[in-house]
Amino acid sequence: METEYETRPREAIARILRAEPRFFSAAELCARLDESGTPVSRATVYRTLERLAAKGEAALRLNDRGEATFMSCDNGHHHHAICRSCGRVEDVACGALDSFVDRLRSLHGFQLDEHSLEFHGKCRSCV
Amino acid sequence: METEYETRPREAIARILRAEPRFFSAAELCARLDESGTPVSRATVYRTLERLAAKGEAALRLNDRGEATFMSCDNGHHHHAICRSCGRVEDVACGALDSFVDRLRSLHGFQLDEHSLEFHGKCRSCV
DNA sequence: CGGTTTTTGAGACCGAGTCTCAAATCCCTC
DNA sequence: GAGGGATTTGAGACTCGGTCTCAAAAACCG
Repeated sequence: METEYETRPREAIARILRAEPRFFSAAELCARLDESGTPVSRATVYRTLERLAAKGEAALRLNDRGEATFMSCDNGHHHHAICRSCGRVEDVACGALDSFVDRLRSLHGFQLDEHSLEFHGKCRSCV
Repeated sequence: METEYETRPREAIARILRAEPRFFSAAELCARLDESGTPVSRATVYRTLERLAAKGEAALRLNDRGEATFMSCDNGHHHHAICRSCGRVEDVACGALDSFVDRLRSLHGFQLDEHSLEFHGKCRSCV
């Protein structure tokens, strides 16, 4: 019981996510899937994304309109630097944060929970 | 033309916001307003919050369910350290970030847009 | 192929947020 | 404090992202 099947919808979604290092909304994925000739229902898109996120194979983030977006993501713990211009996401190692975390604690008595940091700006190619 | 009136709904909302340094959702404000005997319609709550945000007198943020939340905010540019436990918000001066911003640029070629940073963790009294 | 389990899709449903427009409020003047 | 023009409000319809349901379809296994 509780076995997992490999299905066409799941593979089609994974393929799209793996192709680009950026966040996709469910609506965006549905549109892409329609175009690519393998339409998938909204319900299934949401279910699949939720499943990937639970397994740690996708990162979830809410965009500035409050919509859930997802990105393929297989490494360990890290943060995201998101380009405002092209949407490209670059991973930021935790080490880069250490001195800042120290200051936050000594200046503000604030103990940072490192699992929720996200940075916005311009990437190499968009500066 | 285009004058601004001071009305009871607006004053009631401002009063609630000013009383605590944390973010309130529109639903939360509606409930508080009902309790306090000056009920205000959802439409008006949203309009008032939008107006405050536009004038820079309130900060907008989306919570983890994608709902818009608002907090009274009258200082200049700064970031927020938000306590996961009590919701209390502490302002973080930009200076604390300088060395981190440098590293982000040299290591990742990423130019941080400093206007969108937000930190989560535990505040002094909740650690 | 046949049977069992998992997955899918269509569409109903939910809830946050927006929009509309007539009625109420504000404020200025007399 | 009454009159009147400009602004604001409230009730409720509406939109849209996301969830839920359940019968039908697909995946797997012998």
